[in-house]
Amino acid sequence: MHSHPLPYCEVKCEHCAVARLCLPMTAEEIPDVVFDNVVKRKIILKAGNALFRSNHPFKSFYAVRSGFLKSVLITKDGREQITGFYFPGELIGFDAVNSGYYNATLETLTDCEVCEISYGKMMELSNTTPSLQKHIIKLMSQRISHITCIRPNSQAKEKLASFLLNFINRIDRPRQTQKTYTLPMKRSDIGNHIGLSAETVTRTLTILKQENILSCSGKTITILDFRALQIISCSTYD
Amino acid sequence: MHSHPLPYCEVKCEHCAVARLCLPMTAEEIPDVVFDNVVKRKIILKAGNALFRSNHPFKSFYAVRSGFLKSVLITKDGREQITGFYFPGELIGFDAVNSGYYNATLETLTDCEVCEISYGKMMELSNTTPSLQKHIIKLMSQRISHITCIRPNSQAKEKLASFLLNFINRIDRPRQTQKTYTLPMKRSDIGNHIGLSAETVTRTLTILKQENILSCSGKTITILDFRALQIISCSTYD
DNA sequence: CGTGCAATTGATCTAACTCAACCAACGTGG
DNA sequence: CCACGTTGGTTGAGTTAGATCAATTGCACG
Repeated sequence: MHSHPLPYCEVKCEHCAVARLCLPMTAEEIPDVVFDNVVKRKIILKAGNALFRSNHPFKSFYAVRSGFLKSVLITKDGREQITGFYFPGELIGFDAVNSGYYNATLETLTDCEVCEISYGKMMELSNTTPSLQKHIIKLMSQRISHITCIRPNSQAKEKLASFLLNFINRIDRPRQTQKTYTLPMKRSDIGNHIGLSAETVTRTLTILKQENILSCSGKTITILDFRALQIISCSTYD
Repeated sequence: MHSHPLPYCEVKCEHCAVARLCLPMTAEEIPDVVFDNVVKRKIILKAGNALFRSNHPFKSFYAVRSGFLKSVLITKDGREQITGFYFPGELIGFDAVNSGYYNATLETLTDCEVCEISYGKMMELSNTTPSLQKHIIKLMSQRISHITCIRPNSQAKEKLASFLLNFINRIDRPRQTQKTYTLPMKRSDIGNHIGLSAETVTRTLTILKQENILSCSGKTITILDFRALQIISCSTYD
C-alpha cells in the first residue's frame, strides 16, 4: 500500500498484446517517432502498490498492459469505497480530465505493467489523427456503460450476476470458448464495489453454485450456465 | 409516456442561455454556417414524454437547453431503473457511442427544449477544432465523475446528501448565493436512482429537516447548513 | 510447517423495505 | 364553482434482506 519510485522500462506498442484495445495502433496513420512521444514508458508495479493517489494533479492517462487495478476513494471517516476496477487494455484517468486531479487512489490488485500516456501530447496528436480522437471517445463511452451496469436498488444475486457478466465481458472480448476465469480481486473488494458485504458475496456465490449456474473455489470461477446468469442480472448483455 | 412526432423549431446557439456549458461557442473559431450544420434544431417536449427509447440506433447527442430529463432502463421483469438525470447545459448520449444504440429510454421530467447534435458531423467538425474536441472529452469526464458520486455501500443519509450536493453542483455552477432550489424529480425517482425507497427518501429528508440542515416542502428545498451536508456526504465536493 | 490473510458458515441484529392508511395539491369535467 | 379522481408526499407498523459479529477452515507463501 506504500508508494515508492516507479520503475520504468522501454516499451514498443507494436509488441504489446493489448495495444489494439488501448489505442488505435495502425502504423500507417501514426509515425512511430510521434507515437513514442505520447506513450512514454512502461511502469512496473508489484501487487498492492499505488499508481497514483487521490488529489494528485492529473497530467496522464495510464493504459493497463497487464494486471489488474482498483480505484479507491477513502471517505473522511476512513471507510474505503472502490469506485472501479481496471483490466488489461483499459485506460485509467478519464474521470480526472474535468477536475484536473485524480479523484481516487489507484491500487494494483496484482503485479502490473502500465503505460503512461501524456494527456497534453495525446490531445495534440489527436488533433491530426481523427481515428485516435474517435477511439478515446469510444473508450470513455465504454467506461460510462461499465459504471452504469450495477443497479443500486437490486438484490444481491442480481448485483453479483451483473458484476460477473461485466467482468467477463471486459476480460474476454470477443468471448472465447473459455468458461473459467480467475477473479483478480477478493470477495470484500467485490462486495465493497457493488454494495454488499464480503459475507453476502460468499453466500450468494454459494447459492449460485447450488443452482449449478457456476462453480468456484477461491478466485477461480467457472460459468456453467451463462444464460441463467444473464436472466438473473436482468441486464442487456449479449 | 407516449412518444409522438417531435416538434422542431429553429434555434441559434448564440441566443442560448446554456450554450457556454453545452459546446464551446466562440464565434471566431467555428463559423456559424458550419456550426448550424452540426446543431440541427430545437426539439420541444412536454413533461412525461420520451426523447428516444432504449435500443434505438445512436446517431446524435442531445443538448438540454432547458428542462430536466431522466434516463430509464426497464429490466426484463418490468422494474424501472433510473440510471441518471440530465440538467440544462448537459449532453445526452455519451454511453451510446460505444454500443451504437441508446442503452436507456430518455424521459422528460418537465417541459424541455433539447438540441439535436449529429454525432458524425460533430466528429468531423472536431477534427479541425481542437477546442471542441477537448470540450467533449471534458464533458464526458464530468459525467463519469457525476455517476461515481453515489457510493453504493453507504447509509441512506449519506446517499441522499451526496445526491443533493451533486444536484446543486450541476444546477448552480459556479455556486450562487442562492440556497433554494426546485427538485425536478419526485421522491420515488430520487430513491430509485440512489437505491432507496421513496418512503426512505421522505424519512431521511425529515431527519435532515429536524437537524436544521435543510428545509423542504414538496419539490422546493432550501439548504440551511451546506457544510453539514458535505460532512454527511463524506464527499470531496467543494 | 507455521503464520497470516481470505473465505466460509452460523447466529444475531438492524436499516431499510413493504404495505397500508391518510393527506395535500391539482386538474378536469359537470 | 365545486365534486371528484389522480398523483405525490408523509407517517406508522410489521417484515426482511443483508449487515455485523464471531468462530472455523482453508490456503498461499516465506
